[in-house]
Amino acid sequence: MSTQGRDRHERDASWLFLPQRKEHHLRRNKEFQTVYRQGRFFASPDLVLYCLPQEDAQKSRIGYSVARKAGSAVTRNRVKRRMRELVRHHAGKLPSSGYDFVLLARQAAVDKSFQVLETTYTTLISRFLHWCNQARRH
RNA sequence: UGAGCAGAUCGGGUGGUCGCGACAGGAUCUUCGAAAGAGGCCUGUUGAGGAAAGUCCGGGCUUCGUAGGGCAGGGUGCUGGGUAACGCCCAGUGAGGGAGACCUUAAGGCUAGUGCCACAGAGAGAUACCGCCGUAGCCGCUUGAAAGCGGAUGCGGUAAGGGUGCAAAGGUGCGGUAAGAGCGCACCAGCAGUCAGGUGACUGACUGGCUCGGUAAACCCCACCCGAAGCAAGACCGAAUAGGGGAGGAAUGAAGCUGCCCGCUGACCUCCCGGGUAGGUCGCAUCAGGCAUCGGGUAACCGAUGUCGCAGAUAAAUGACCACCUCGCGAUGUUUUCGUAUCGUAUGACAGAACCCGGCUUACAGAUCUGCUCAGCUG
RNA sequence: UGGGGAAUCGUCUAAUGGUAGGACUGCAGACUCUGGAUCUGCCUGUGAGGGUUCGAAUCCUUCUUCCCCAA
Repeated sequence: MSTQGRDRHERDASWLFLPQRKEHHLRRNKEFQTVYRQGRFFASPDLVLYCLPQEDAQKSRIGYSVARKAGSAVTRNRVKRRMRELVRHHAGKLPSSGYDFVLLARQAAVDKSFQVLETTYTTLISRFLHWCNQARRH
């Protein structure tokens, strides 16, 4: 990478993958449905990570989902905020382009603390990266 | 000190690191752009509730409809007031509950009409089953005869007693009578009228004839109120694809209805127009606003003055981590107990704004304040 | 977010305010060498609280749960 490019990279934050920002969120119900239907998933008792490769996408996007059965509005919001915090903390581990993700919380995730969710999330991500490498080899 | 009643307030605090939404400003570094500007960047400010909930009422606002009135349908239902309005609030009245502070109350009209009151019971707008009493003839007993006693039957009186039932035609007592009955009297309850007080619901006094079941959260009657739908309302911009309208060319017109003529439909290309989907922008937060003081009012509330500016998302912004403090809770140690030490714990209640307000209802760990009642003890 | 509707045995459904009925299922018995079919009997219910009424599945009210529509 040239010095010019690095300057540009440092100053322009739009190049970075900041998944807490709005433009990296999945917004439309249709997009969620396509990810569920055509994507691959990695599951644990607490969380499920769906992913779908998008070849022409400049930025990866991620959506969060908590079922209505999981609890009241307060608990659902809390879980969603924790998931968003997880993604922000481990932003560098996900590819910054070419994928749509959906992170779905199961009912067991309601009672879990942030640290427990963090460990399960990291294992999910490592499994996802392992799958990526396998796919690239083929 | 204990038990309780009513009302009001709060719903952890301080600080730090990283991060999110909105608004304002800055710089002109960078991306897009012809520019204006937008995004990124930097700085600052600000960011959930008492119920934000349920969606049970009422209003604003928007679109549609509408001359006016009525019917239908729905709602409310003691009186007076408050309010933008309400099924809400305040004050009062009646009824019920509590020892009391106080609480509860859909509480107009069955004397406008209709319906219903199962089972039981003789009878549930009407009654005589068992009874009680009178009377008529008959039978039996007794007797010299009459009278008397008993029995069944017919006719009549009665609503005392029995029984049924949630409820049986005012209740209790005395008189009265063949037996009874408000038939008469006293008290009580109810009804009607007159007078007095009150704006009124109603209350009090007197008089009267003595009386006429319950049910309207049954139909209904009476009084008052109500147009419908909802911010995903509505307004504006508007891609792709398909389709619509117009003009011109093709055109001295392809093809079809049809063998011919008229007539009708009308292939392909270019330009223009409007509707409208995806999507986007606005609507979108300055208010029937909060707080303080003063004045009016018993109060709800109203008026005046001053002051404050207090969320605005749209897969939906408040989170993660750390330190300390305070109250509570739990565990452990010590102690007869009071207590005290250490550790853990804000996962330590209910719960997340979605167009905006006024109420109601429901959920809620814990803490605080004010007034009042009852009981016990002490002075 | 807004609007609309429903709740009756394990399931599907009836029931003017007056004993909650029927079908299927389940259990027991009879019949049969055994099973099925058939017959007989039994079990099991008004979503929760409060009110009106002599009496509520039903009327009124407050909650709970579920479903549908608008996208």
